[in-house]
Amino acid sequence: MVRKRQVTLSDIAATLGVAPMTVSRVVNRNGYVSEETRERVLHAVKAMNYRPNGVARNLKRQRTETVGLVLGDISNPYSAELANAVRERLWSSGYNLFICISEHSATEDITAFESLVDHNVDGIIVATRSNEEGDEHLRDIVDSHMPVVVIGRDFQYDGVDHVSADNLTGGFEATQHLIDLGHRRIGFIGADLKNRGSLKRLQGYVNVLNAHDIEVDERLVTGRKEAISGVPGYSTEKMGYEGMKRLLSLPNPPTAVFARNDFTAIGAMTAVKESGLSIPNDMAIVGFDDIPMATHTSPPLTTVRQPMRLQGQLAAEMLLRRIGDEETSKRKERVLNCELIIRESTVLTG
Amino acid sequence: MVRKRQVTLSDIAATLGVAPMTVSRVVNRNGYVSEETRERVLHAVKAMNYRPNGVARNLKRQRTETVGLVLGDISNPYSAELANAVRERLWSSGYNLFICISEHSATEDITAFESLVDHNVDGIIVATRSNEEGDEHLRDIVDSHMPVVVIGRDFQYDGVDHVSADNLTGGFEATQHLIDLGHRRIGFIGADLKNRGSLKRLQGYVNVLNAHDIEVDERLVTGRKEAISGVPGYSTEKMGYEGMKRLLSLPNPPTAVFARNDFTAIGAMTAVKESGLSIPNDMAIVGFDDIPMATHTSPPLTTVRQPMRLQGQLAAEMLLRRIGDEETSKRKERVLNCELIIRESTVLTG
DNA sequence: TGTTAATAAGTTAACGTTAACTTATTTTCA
DNA sequence: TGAAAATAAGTTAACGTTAACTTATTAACA
Repeated sequence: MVRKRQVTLSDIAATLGVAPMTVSRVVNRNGYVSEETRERVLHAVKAMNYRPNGVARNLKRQRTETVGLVLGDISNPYSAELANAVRERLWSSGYNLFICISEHSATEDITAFESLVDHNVDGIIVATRSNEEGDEHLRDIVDSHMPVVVIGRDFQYDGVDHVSADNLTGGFEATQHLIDLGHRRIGFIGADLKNRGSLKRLQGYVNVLNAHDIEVDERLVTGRKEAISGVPGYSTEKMGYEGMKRLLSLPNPPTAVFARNDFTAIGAMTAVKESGLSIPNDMAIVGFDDIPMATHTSPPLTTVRQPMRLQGQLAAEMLLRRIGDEETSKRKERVLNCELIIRESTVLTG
Repeated sequence: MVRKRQVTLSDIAATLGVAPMTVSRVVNRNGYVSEETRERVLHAVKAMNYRPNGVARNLKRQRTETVGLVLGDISNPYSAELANAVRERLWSSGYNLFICISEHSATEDITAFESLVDHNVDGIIVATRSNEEGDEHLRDIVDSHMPVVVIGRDFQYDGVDHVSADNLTGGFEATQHLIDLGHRRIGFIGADLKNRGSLKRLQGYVNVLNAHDIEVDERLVTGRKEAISGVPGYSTEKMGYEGMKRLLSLPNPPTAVFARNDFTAIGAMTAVKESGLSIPNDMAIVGFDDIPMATHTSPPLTTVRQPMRLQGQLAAEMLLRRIGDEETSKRKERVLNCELIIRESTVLTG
């Protein structure tokens, strides 16, 4: 059996001997149609299994009531939270959300942008990490009058709003907490010093050490050996594990570690436990994000909570405003506070 | 500043004094264009910031090279794994993936279907739980010649392929494992007995008890008190926590529990620990899914691993075949084996 | 009872692109 | 050298829908 052609408005119209416009009016519930005609049309719609072709409709209407969200690292629970917050906010304004994943490379980033633009979404929220090629394409997209908002992406461009957690202060507080506990040799796992520009959490770490006149020891800052092409510092549990192994093998290992995120911290914990050391006595560990798993590790993980829901909501709102406005207003930026959550991976309680 | 109209092929053509078709040929790299014209066009495309309107192109071409995936419960790590597997398989065939989330209700399910259909995706993969209204819409969509594949959704309809884990056997093995350990009073958390038809894991539990002539005690099977409208048995950590509280308050509580998924199991563990009992000595717990967190709980969680990646890959392949084929072949079904992963929430090792 | 307003349609053209066809020019080589 | 083939365009019509306009009929009411 050959796949049948899609049933169109005109097919229905032809069958009933009415104008396509009449059918359109019934389907869209606007304009005047007699009760009798309406029913004949609805009947035919059902019988012939007609469904409106959204592409054609969108082409005519010049809007789709759909927004795209580009997510990296969908496995990270906070991505899920973000996506849900965005979706809920959009939903309440009658917009749909399409999510694209771009987990590994700039190429994927770009493909995601392109396919969203291709489908004429009304706006795009980008929540992947910066990369040069991706940024370039993003600028092109913005220039072609597509409303864009970025979350936590280091991307500055006129007309593109920006939401992020205050990673700098977050990193500062995490490290300060370790110093308050008396630690002086503090490691960082998850990025190299040279990337501190793009990774604010690392910059926060550096700032604290500087503020306390502690020398930043390059050997204590460990990223992954081979960077994945195009995306700086893609992070996993394995990275944390390997990073900690490396730190522990130093002649003079740190007594505390700040990991770029909770997965990395959890990987690091595994390495510490394997080496027979105790947390937090021999090694204190701080993560970042406060994923659900952080409360279930043993010991539970001290971490910095970032307000993912709020970031999602704000981003959605900013985007909706840009979509609605005929105005192309100036770039807005919102940086949200983080909160240090102290658990037993740094201090024993009770 | 008023938002500018999108730049079109014809704008470029008009500027250069050529036919729109010539521009189209340059942009799509097909047909004959002189080197000189090509360069003039490319230059103008760049200068005027032209991007092709995918909607219009799709309308003409009658395909979008995009597939939709409807996911429930995106917070569950296995959803992420599934989505990634689907995406990778599609990517290698040149297809893009749009993900829609439908977390709470049949209405969301339906909206997701509609918006994907509206955007003329070439096919849809559905990985949400069954519900009557959603199924009805799904049938309509299938009838309108949209290729559809379902993952783990109890939906039987001609021409709709189906992939799932063998939840029945999985539930069987999980419960059998507890019986092998000597347990006779075994609870189930996450659904009510009356829903066992749609929840194969629960049916597996019932089957084992029957096979061992153990009476199925209705009080030991506990779902959530108020079901969320439209979606049977939406599951969370909280549900596991509350379920376990309820079981522990029984005059004769169970000595082991099989939870419908790992989150539920983890919630249940929290309740057990709070009441001062020990796992697995006073209470053995088995989950389902083998999410990453399962290895990090204390004690690590015994669970049933389902092959999410494989399910995603297969679903994508089945869908691609349906998209490619002009044939509308018969419904195919693949049920994949699960694997019991024994950890210390049921047996102390070493 | 005539004039205005509401109702129930139909007609036309366009959204931006491209498949299919046509025309004109240049190249190839028997 | 001339007929066929290749190249470089232009023209037309459609993909399926709907905004905007027009026409005809019916209802309302001063």
